[in-house]
Amino acid sequence: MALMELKEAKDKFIHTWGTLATQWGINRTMAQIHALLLLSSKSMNADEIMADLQISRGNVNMNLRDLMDWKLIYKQLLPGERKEFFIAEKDIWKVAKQIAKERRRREIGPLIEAMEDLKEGIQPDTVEKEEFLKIVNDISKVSIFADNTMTSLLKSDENWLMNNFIKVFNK
Amino acid sequence: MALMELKEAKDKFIHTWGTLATQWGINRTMAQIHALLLLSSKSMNADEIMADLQISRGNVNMNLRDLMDWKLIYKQLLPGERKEFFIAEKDIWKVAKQIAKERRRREIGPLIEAMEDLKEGIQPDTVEKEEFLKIVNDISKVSIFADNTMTSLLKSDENWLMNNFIKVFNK
DNA sequence: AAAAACTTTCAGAATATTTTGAAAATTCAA
DNA sequence: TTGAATTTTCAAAATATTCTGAAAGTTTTT
Repeated sequence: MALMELKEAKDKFIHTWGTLATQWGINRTMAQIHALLLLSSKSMNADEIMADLQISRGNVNMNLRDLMDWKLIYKQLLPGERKEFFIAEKDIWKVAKQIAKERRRREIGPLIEAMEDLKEGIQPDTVEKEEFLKIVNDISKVSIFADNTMTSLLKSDENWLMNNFIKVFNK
Repeated sequence: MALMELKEAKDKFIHTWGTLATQWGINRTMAQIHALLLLSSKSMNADEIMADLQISRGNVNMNLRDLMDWKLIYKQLLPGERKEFFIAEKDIWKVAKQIAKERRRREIGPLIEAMEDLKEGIQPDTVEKEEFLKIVNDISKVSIFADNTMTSLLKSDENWLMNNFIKVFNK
């Protein structure tokens, strides 16, 4: 890519972030608002975001709330201001942890629950049922493994893998 | 959940797999066909799948091809049969590895590329540009870390984490 | 207490994704 | 070859998701 001006690069960042997010099952506007706030040194209010991204007030409001649920942005009440301002978590490592945590909760949790439900509902009293339960059990094990792996990766900064990473990251 | 008959449990499995898949950004029908084949001891052809899930031929065809791209199912040519039959990979650990691999490729790869592009386009000749590049660089580092972590988890069965798991899994 | 400033909600509109099914393309047996 | 069997394609229809904007709700100021 050729040299760009900052404004152009920021727009490209916001646009790219939005496009990639849809690939991850995340709403495009939510990702764009997040990108905008990530790049903004000051906190922003709803009107500023509306103007910047050219989207409606309702859309901004709902996605700001979702971003707060994900703990990727925080509300900031400025003295002397009626409006609510929002600021993004700038520590990218925290952002990544937060996203991974949320996705683990949304994607792996329900899978584990569903397999448990199925296990409980079936008695292994025929060969066919045993075969079915084998699959359910295997999925159950893999998903619990994935869940544990995520948790141990995220939980402890003493983790060897993470330390290894942090060394590189803090250079 | 109360006790269920096998048919009921299989239907629930297929339905659940489809619903969860949409949460993971995977097409519902693709997931249901996958679930159906996972639970089937015999390989199935397009007509059988159409009848079973009550979906159109075009839909079955396109999702079978996607599932083959993901390497979650294989085409099986039976002697004396004109029709193509499909069978799912039954080793759930392989299935999980395959899914993780594909998602890594789709979700992390483009992110790394996009950040590299942005880095190249901007010269750090002002404070604002330096701040921008800091964020891009941090995201770049985190995504490369995630990519490496995935790769090392998946690549080697000599990996301590995986061995640890396999011991439990093979019990 | 009333009004102004601001936030939230949500029904309908707009957009995006998935599905259908018939036509076109391909494969294979005779 | 021909034609029957099967697979693939793709435009249009159906469905699902996201967005808008005005009305309703809330908070703060006067």
